[in-house]
Amino acid sequence: MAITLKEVAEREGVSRSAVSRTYTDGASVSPKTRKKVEKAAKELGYSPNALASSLTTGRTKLIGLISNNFHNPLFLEVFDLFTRRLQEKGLRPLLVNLTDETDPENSLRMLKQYSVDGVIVASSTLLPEFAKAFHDAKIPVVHSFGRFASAPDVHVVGVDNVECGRMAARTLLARGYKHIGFLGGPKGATSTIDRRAGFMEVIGQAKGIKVKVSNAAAYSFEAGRAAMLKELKASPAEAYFCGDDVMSIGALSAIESAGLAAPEDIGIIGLNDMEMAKWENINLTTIRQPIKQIVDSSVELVIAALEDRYRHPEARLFSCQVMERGTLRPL
Amino acid sequence: MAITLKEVAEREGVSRSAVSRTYTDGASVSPKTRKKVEKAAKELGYSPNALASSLTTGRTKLIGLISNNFHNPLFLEVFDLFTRRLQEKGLRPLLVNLTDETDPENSLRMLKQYSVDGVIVASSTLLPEFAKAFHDAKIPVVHSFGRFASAPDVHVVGVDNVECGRMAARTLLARGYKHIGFLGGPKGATSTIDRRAGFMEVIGQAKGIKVKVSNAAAYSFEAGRAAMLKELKASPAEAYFCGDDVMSIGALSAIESAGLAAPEDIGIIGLNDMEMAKWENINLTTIRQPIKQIVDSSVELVIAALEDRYRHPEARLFSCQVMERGTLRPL
DNA sequence: ATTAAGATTGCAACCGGTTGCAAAAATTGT
DNA sequence: ACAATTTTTGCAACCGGTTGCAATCTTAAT
Repeated sequence: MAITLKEVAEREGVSRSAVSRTYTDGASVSPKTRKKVEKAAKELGYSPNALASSLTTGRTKLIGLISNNFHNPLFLEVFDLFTRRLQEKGLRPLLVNLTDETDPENSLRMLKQYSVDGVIVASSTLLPEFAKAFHDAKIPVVHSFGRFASAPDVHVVGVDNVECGRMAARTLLARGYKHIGFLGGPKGATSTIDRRAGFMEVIGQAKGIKVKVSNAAAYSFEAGRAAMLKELKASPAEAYFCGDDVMSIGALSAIESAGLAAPEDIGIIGLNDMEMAKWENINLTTIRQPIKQIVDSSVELVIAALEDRYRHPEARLFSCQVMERGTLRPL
Repeated sequence: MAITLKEVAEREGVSRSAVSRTYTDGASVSPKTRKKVEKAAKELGYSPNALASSLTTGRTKLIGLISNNFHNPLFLEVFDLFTRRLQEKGLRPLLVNLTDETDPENSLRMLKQYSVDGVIVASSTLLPEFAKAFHDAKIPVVHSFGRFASAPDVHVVGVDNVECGRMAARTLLARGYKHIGFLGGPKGATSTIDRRAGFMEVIGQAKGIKVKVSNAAAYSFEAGRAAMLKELKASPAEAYFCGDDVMSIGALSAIESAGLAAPEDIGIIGLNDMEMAKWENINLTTIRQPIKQIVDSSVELVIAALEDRYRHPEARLFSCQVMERGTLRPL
């Protein structure tokens, strides 16, 4: 096996404590012994066992990163940001793939076994109850991209989906569209429900606007395409707010297949502003979620929750922004 | 903190060993005490601390999953497959993001500190030396999507990139293209070098074929687009083999911007067959890497390497396959 | 009932560290 | 040079488990 504390200690004739203290900051070691220890450690190739030390310190620096969004390209960006940020903060992400499973039971047990210091749930489709299970188990948890609640049960960081819905509606109205479509993601997803509520609220206040609402089966290309193909058969609206960017791209593909074009025949506005949205051949007008800020803030919040386990649940909201590109008629 | 062995033991008046053995398979416990222990554990909400047990067993069931491909949508699929497969096998992925870093030093130290049982390096651009560092540190390692070598230093699972290059060349020749382009990924990447070698080998054996070679700065949309725009300025070839699918999509976008079309004006064949390639508005002809098999095989191999640390380094190669779609003129 | 074999159990040492405490060493002040 | 402080050090117990071993308990066989 690997080199241990003891071997380093023996080699230099110091106590094990001396070696341990060399690697614990704030501990009292004379510069002289520290030097000796470091030399020996280098020669032997010693590095302290983080897991063993976690036994006594009660900290593993392990963070469970749970997601069920392994098919949405946005989440590759999200994982990239999370892993980097956590690394910068000296934390290690233990990744949990929740696809095909919405019950916290298993992941909870597993993450308990590995004594993670905290958990980040990165998902726009999981219910708040999921994150709550960790909270109830006294594991600090942050729900990232989760549903906004003014009195949240757990820490949540994300955008106000209701406001996103309003923003989308206002954007479409401002461009003079009179017949408007809400093409939502899966019916049960909290994000869909909230965006729809905001969207309908604004539309309801406008005069003489016709709305139609439908839902795609998933936040995916295929589902977006299928839903739009169906729309195109019945009398389609002039412009649609689509559940997210991937769905939007699916919808655009459907429009193109039908020999139509955006924004000339049908306008599309998406949501997320994932990298692909600005690809020149897609050039999707969309509502941008500030994912970097959401990620950074989530990490910051989970660290704060680590330090104060009784910190009161907090919701952090970031505002979104319309990214003007080429799939909506100009103002 | 959490409930421990001792508390369960005391509650039922049995020894700590009894409790421990209840959760160790193959250990000798009478059904009677097992029942008692399980009941008490349930009531107390006890679950064994995997990290503490790793101290004595020497196994953490932690697998370091290292990658620097956090911008290639293919790798979201790869991470999805890896996390699921590892979970199925009772292993936990500790994710390491290597972006902006090619030195194994840091990740090696960190993964040693967390006593990972093994490491999977998932990258088509890292050099074999990277994985070798883990091998040298006596940590079982598999380089997934790594460079093929007939006498590899470390376990490697992937495709034969030289053969992929040949396949691409043959495909283009079979379709009667006479002026052919190799639009590779970054010059230094082993995958680029190998594919180019195979490609040129086949082209070299054909008569009367004109070739031009260039490289994009990265396996990315922007780089692919930029490279193709440059091609279009000088006399472009009739068809290109692009470094990968993302680059291909970038190239297609460049072609479209120039008012041209694929396959009518310029043919494109990509590599990977990521999900997006079959989106109807992309419909990219490409060479498919069997990523599921590569992932499954990598996991299987890392497990085998765990069990026999002196297992001889092994290369596992999977064959690729041309996926006929719409960006190459028909046969 | 007696005994040998097998199954179950608890003790105690150990895994690789950390840490409170008291002793030892170094530093300061006079 | 001496006492009073402050720093540094090692001891030993502990973190939450595992495991070899010897003792005890069951079971089966005679």
